Amino acid sequence: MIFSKTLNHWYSNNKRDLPWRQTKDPYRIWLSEIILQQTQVAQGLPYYSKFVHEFPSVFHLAQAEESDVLKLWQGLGYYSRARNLHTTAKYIASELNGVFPTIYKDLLKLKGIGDYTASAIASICFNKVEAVVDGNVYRVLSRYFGIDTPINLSKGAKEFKELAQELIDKKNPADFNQAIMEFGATQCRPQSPDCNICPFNKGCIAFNENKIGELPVKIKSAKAKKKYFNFLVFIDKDAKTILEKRVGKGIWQNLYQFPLIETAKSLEFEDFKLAVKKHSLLKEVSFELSLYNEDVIIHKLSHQHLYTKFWIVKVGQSLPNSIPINKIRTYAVPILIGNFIEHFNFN
DNA sequence: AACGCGGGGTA
DNA sequence: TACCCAGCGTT
Repeated sequence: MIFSKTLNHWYSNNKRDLPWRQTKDPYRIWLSEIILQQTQVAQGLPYYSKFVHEFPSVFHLAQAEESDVLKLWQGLGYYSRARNLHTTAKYIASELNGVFPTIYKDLLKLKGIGDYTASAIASICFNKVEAVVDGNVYRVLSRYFGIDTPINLSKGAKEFKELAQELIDKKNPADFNQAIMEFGATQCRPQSPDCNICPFNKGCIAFNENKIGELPVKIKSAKAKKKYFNFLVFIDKDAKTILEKRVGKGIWQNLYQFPLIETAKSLEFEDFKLAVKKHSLLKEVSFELSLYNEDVIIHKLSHQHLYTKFWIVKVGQSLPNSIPINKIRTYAVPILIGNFIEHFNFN
């Protein structure tokens, strides 16, 4: 009780003015929650505005093409969020007449909605007593109560979920959930939290035992693997190029890229030229090869480091299925490709 | 239970 | 560098 009272007081004095705090419309809350998964508010904010403007209701989103949803999502990462968002919008529009489920159990069935998001929507929109546990909540609770159970093992997930469910303000679950996340985001930060002016510092075990830097405990994930990407930027005699859609498993599903040759290690010009000659598009075709970036571009994902070279391939004839260069900006591409398109002078 | 999945920010 | 972010789906 005292915990939620202190928290509530802090929240009323410190909450940021964010657009999704001005509505209880489940469509907008859902949209904001998907965007904010593993994404900081500052990064997600412009995307939320774009989506609300482009798709004001779940019906607008349901009627869109997936390619348009991905294009709007471009640059935000974790693109399965966008694909699942679209899938669920279509389901809600056509099967549920546009009406969102109001309880945790039913929300959880929707694609892209897991434990956290189901709890967030149920509590914020429908005042259900469902505690959220996100990265902020793990940090706040582990520090205040001095809990060193690893947060990314199922034991920790269970333990913190139960604790949050005990602490939640049963009279105002919506504000409690948002307050504890806001507190973790702006005050009880991962590094250099404001402990000196913290309303919880008297009772905070981590603060009083000097364990702020040790909590929460998290099992380290495996190191990122190195991959060697070579993109073929074709330019044919009609000033057209080739983009391919990424299909199947792996990163950037359903986004577009220049034809890719992945190699086991970084290849120099002559070795790569030999490899390129075998490419299906270049059999019996004369071409002029040049390397765009002298220094390899290292694009870092959380689980892969992509050592990337862009090779310019000029071809004296017309290529099949090629697209005008002035159209490539309409395709959804990974930011690695988008940055290249922005900087390369195609003329 | 473990792993794959983006891109940007902070210290 | 290393870590983190209003996590989820697949295996």
